Amino acid sequence: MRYSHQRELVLEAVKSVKTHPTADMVYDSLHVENPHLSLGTVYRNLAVLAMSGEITPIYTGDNKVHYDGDTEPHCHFVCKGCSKIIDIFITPQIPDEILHKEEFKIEDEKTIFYGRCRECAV
Amino acid sequence: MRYSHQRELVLEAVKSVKTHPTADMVYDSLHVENPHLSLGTVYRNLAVLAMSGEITPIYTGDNKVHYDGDTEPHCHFVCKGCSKIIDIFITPQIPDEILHKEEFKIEDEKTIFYGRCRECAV
DNA sequence: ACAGTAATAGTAATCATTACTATTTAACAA
DNA sequence: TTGTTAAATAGTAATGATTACTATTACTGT
Repeated sequence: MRYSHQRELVLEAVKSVKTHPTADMVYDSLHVENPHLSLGTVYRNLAVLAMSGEITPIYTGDNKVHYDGDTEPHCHFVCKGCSKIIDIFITPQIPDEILHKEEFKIEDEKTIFYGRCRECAV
Repeated sequence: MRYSHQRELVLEAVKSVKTHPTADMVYDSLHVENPHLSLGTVYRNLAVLAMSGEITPIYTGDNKVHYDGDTEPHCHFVCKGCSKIIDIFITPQIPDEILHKEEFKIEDEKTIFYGRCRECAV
């Protein structure tokens, strides 16, 4: 993988915020200062960075892929009201009988909690 | 919510399999016997059934919503090789300090494990 | 500086999903 | 049983996120 200025921009854009942005949000945040940056470049670099483990994709169910710049294993909370994503720094324990199953080998784990944040409480 | 034959077909199609099908897969499985069934109807009913809690959506990251006819709380394993989804009947324990946070109230939880199944082992 | 090739910009295409509208049909009452 | 009403459907068009394509640009090693 060769260095590119655009990839550095994308990586920094994801790492510098706690908002778990989508490709579109990353593009918007960078486009003002970098008018020639292409949306396709943002998509490709997010995919490349996720593949290399520098950022983590989050699939909340809103039909858009969000990215987390914090690669420490942790969970997420998604508000059903405002769709805000909040980090939850716990790592669920996986029972040994699951980890050592013959049927499959677990390499990774994603947990998402759904509910309502304080502002959106019913 | 009013009864409809199409909704019953869709519900039965999801409940009768362990494959966690997408809208497209449900449509394909029903279309032969029900040539007038519309894809939009399948989408709408899957959404309605998910909303009413009769089926559960799964967001694996493959850009398609899968559905699970088993609504008992459990986790899923997704194979990075063949994309197969396997049920894992465990329910991760959520620590009390997370459940009783002021910041948000958790109502639901989804855990997905990623790895390789026996057939796709490297 | 030069060559080779990966990466980009800009645009077009794809694919899952949603929206729209005329028609059908479940459900309820006369 | 028939009529009424509104919810649901079929079929098609539109949307929106993402990917593909191609000529051009720009890293990186010589």
